[in-house]
Amino acid sequence: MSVEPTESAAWLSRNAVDCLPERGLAAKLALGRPLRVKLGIDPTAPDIHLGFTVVLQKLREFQDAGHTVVLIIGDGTARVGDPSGRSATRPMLSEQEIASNAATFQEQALKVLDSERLEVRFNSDWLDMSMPDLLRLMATTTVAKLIERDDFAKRLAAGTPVAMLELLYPLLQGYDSVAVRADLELGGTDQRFNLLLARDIQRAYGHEEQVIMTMPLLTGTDGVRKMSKSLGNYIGVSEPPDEIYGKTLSIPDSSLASWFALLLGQELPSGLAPRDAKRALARALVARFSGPEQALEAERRFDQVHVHGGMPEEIPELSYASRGEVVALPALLAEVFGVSTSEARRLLSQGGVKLDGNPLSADALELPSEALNGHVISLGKRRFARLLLT
RNA sequence: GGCGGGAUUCCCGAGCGGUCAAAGGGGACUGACUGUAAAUCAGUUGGCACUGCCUUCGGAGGUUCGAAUCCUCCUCCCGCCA
Repeated sequence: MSVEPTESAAWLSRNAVDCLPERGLAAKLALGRPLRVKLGIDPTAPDIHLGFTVVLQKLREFQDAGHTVVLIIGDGTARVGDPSGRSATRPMLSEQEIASNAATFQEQALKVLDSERLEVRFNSDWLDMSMPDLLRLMATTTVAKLIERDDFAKRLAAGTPVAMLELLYPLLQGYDSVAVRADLELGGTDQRFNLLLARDIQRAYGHEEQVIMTMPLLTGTDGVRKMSKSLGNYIGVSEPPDEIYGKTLSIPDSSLASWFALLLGQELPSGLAPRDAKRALARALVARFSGPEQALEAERRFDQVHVHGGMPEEIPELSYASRGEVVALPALLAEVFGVSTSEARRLLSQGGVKLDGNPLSADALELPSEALNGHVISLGKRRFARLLLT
């Protein structure tokens, strides 16, 4: 493993949007010791999605190169709320919630990270600081510096509120770097400001500054906005294989190249039809999170339902208490699929409801119970249930 | 502290006394087409015992035959001045 630092730095920083300062990474690598690579996470989000794995992936590469990943659970900063998003106030979390979120997070992160070279810290350990300590921290920067930041600048210009606490957030995050003696910090491009500010803070505390690396934000399944849970365009790493497979196939072709690069670290194979490239991508993702045999299974099941128009193999059985010989369909659909009866009526009138694969006629509002019991009813393309009338 | 502006259904955003469950757009959903892609077309998008009824327009009261629309108070937000 006698790779030149510059060479290795080029490899480690591929796909990154920023790797600052220039040649900083090579200099760190030249120290010849394992680097401390920091990543801070918000304990409000226990459900890791693919977008986040882009960063985890990169951390894993550092681990594989012999460096240590320091994962910081932001239980202290969670009390403030990262402004890198909306202005909506975040709910306060109890200690138990934070602990369980952190545990879930770790469990999921280990699908990508190596547990060997991993250090997990909670930033409440050092953020419960005294007023003099806080003042010292606040003295490290200026308001002018803080409002340089894009989000703030825009919001100030647009006249939307910027909370005092939000201004504090980057300082606290930066202090984490001081506390764990970070050599390098990773984040999404939206974290650029925070990561850079941490350098100033480290310097103010007499520490060597960290190198910062930002990774592109993965677009969501809609192909337009960044992947995020609140936008509902995400794929969670703990989702069942069929979901991961299906959702991956639903991304627009225009996202293929970036997904290949960011998730697989590969070029989009040229000469491959988009459909086949997407299938390969979907298999690779399922394989990563659930194993290779699951990937093939998921593909087979997918084809059966969507390519050959068949029924899924496993259909949840749902019981419904019928009151008599004749069953009112809107009420049944409402209960079985958790929609409102009005919505059920609408779907029915639009031909979106099928019984054993055959569309029900638009004005069939009720059916005899024997026609339903044990049969498969479906709503749209994806929701199926085998009925058990009781 | 003073003055002015604003809060509408998932989001943006019209509406300014009845014809408003509330225009338009976005999103979402269903159907056609298809590769669970894109584009396109058609439809739907508060709830229910559904040719009708009920609950929505920041909150509480009030005026009126009738209010999202007018008045009062309250809460929150924004701007300007100090």
